[in-house]
Amino acid sequence: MPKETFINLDPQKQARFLEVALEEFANSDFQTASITRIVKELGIAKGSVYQYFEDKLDLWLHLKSHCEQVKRSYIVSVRREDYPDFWTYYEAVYANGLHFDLENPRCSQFLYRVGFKESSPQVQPYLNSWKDQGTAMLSRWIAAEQANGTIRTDLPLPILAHFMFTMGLSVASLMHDIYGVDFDRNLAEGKPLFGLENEALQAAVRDLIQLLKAALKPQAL
Amino acid sequence: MPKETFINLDPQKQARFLEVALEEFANSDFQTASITRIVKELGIAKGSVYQYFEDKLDLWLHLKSHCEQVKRSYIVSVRREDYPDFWTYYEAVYANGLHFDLENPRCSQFLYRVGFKESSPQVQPYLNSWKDQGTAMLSRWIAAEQANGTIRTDLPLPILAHFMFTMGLSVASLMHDIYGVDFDRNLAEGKPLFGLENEALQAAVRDLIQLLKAALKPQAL
Amino acid sequence: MPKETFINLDPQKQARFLEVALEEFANSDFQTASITRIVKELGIAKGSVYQYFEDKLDLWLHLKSHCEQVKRSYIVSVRREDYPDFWTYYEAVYANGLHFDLENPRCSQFLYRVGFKESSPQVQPYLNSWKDQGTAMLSRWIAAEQANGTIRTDLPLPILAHFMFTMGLSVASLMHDIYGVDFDRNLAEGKPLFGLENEALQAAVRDLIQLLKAALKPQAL
Amino acid sequence: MPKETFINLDPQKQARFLEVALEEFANSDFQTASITRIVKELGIAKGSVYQYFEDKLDLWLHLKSHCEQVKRSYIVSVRREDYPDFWTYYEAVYANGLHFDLENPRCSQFLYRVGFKESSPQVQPYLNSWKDQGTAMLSRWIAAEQANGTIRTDLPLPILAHFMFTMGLSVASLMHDIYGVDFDRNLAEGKPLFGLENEALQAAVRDLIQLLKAALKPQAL
DNA sequence: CATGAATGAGGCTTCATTCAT
DNA sequence: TATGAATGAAGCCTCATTCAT
Repeated sequence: MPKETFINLDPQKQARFLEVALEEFANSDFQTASITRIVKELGIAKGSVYQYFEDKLDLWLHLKSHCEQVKRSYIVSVRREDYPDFWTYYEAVYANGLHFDLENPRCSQFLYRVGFKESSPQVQPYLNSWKDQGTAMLSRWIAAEQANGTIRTDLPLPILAHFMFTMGLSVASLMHDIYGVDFDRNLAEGKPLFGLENEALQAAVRDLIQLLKAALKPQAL
Repeated sequence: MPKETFINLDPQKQARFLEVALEEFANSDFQTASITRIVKELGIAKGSVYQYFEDKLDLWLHLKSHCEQVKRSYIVSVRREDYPDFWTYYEAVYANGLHFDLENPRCSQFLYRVGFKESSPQVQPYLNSWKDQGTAMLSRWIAAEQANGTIRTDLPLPILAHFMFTMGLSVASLMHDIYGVDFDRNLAEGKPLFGLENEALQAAVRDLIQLLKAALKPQAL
Repeated sequence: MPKETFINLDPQKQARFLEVALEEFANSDFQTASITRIVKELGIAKGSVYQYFEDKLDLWLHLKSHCEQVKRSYIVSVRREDYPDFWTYYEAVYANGLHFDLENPRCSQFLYRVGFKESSPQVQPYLNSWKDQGTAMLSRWIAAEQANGTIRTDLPLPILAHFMFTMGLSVASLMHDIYGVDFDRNLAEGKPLFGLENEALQAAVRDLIQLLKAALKPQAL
Repeated sequence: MPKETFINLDPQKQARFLEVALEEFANSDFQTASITRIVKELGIAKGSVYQYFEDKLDLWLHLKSHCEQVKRSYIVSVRREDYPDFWTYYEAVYANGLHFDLENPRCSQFLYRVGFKESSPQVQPYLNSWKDQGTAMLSRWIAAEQANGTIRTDLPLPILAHFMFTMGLSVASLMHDIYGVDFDRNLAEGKPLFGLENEALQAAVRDLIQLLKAALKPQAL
């Protein structure tokens, strides 16, 4: 938890701090991420970081909960009952996830790292919850749809959930690899992330959904 | 590139060196991996490392090419022409990949890290080639199958390739997460990695192939 | 010297400040004692300390003179002329010293530290005066008693003074080590430091006086 | 425990290291003592210290056991059975203690600090054993003499032991305060610590023993 | 070839002190 | 008068790398 000093901080400074810290922790291991680099980039004294946070781990934990909250704000805005069927709903979830990724590339990158790339022992106790939660939630969704007869039941549920989770995660890297979306540059060049690419993104999402749908729908004998 | 000193080394020592070094670099960032820990574990002098390799990066590069070669040896052993159709072929490729993962958990873990988790600036120039190669190869396969009419053509090729690549990669983590295969423990307890689990593994591979197949086959209108 | 700001401070705040600061400096080296901990404990702003005192050294000096004054107030209350002979007088001095130690454990601890345990270069110039004063005063007493024929003259005066001073100082640690008096706990549990232990303390003082007396009285041939 | 690196070190370097480290830890709290100052004084790299010792605490522990061993070597050289009576024996013990103090002023100062002045929490678990051992040993001696009728029995044994221990400890400070023995200067100016002062020291020891003897002998009614 | 002591840059963290509000 | 954010020096410790033996 940040100290009061950070909470009371001028919002602009606070935001700038988070931005730079997030960049550092998004690009590096917990171990490798460097407070020194952060303060150098910010042009502040090293001591200041410790006015704001207990220690490096405290900072990391705050970044984590910050990003999770941002992501949550995206997720909760999509509600199952607003969609006629599961797949249109799920398409919206994907698209929303993409919005999150594109509008908060650092957050996205950081969370991905937390979920999959992090191996520093210091943060071990705080990992994984995200991945587990994700597959748990998907399992519930899938089970519900199986009850409706819209998802196949001839394969183990965990495999289906794993499958969907993996594909969902890969969307951002898909964008990056295939469509060459350069999150950073977009962000740096002034924010209107959507525009040119939007169409392509929507199309890509639709395409992936097509794949998922085909994979998961009840199979004819 | 290793120095001659390493090449000329007693093969047993050489193997032990690689084993320990691999373990270290499989478990940690390039930055975080520690030469100190390696020599401590090996019980050799620190200077020896620098008799064998130029520096940390040189060691890393050797590990990378070593693991890639090991992996390649698995892959090339499966030949398209030995299988009646693409999917049985691909199932064999998967299974082979799993064999590689299970018999060389450190290699597998290291390559996974190199491909997805590594972000230390020192190795930045050497990343990614693997991922690119993988999708390129898959693209070629898929295109061939599309020509045969066994894979759908209504979605962009890169998306299909990405899809397959991602799913292929996730097999190991699937094993780990769902079937609770504990590579490390298996390894520690004396190597017969296959046995009890084998059935389950084969089943999981078959299940994933089912998913892929359903997703990728030409869709009826 | 405290600044006016401290002098003008609400007496209650002032007392609380001294109490906490004393606790810190009683438990630690000058160097190790931490202004940060003091303000944290007090719940005041760090800047306040520098409104009250020039710097850490200034605070330390004030604590020192404060404790010395408290101690002096105990000492001067025992007057030679109120006692029939030197040893009953000295017993009263001892007992008074013990009262001081027990009623002002922090002061006592701090002064002991200042006199014997402190070695931070910053305070070096201000040390020792207390010890010197003590032995000087004792030397005067002893000389007077020697004139009366009640203290031996066959040993050098400085040795006798040193002997008495050392023994006097050790009373508190004797209490602590042998009688297990836990100053801090007594203090924490509500102050009635005297009571059960009082008898034992008086006895211990009497015993030590017996030793001193036997040691110092003129020796028969 | 020092690492092998230190044990294998050139004896001259090793000695010089111990000398400087001991000086630092003799003059300061564990907390306050500075590795930085040590390496600056030695003109070696900071990292070297950590080639020799695990950490600051490890270094401190080695210094402690080193000094204790040095001191032990002095103590065991005086054997009770070589002396006709307790007091001549004890005089020899004192004198020997003084020899130790004078020939190893740093050791002596360090041990004194460890026994009485140290309050850093890091070393708390390792303190006190010395003081306790000392009084325990004295208690045994005293009890034996009481059985012989040479030491008074009208006062509690712990008080007698405490008394002797305290006086024994004070010998060095007595030398310093009263005879102005400047350990450091003697040491710096070329080692023959004994010579001029020797007579005075012997006399002082004899005087103190006189005091102890008078204090402790069975008292006439 | 192997050794292992030496190096010094760099990392995290603490702390007294300053100063604008 | 009080506040508390900002500072930067200094402390401990780790690590890759060098080099004389």
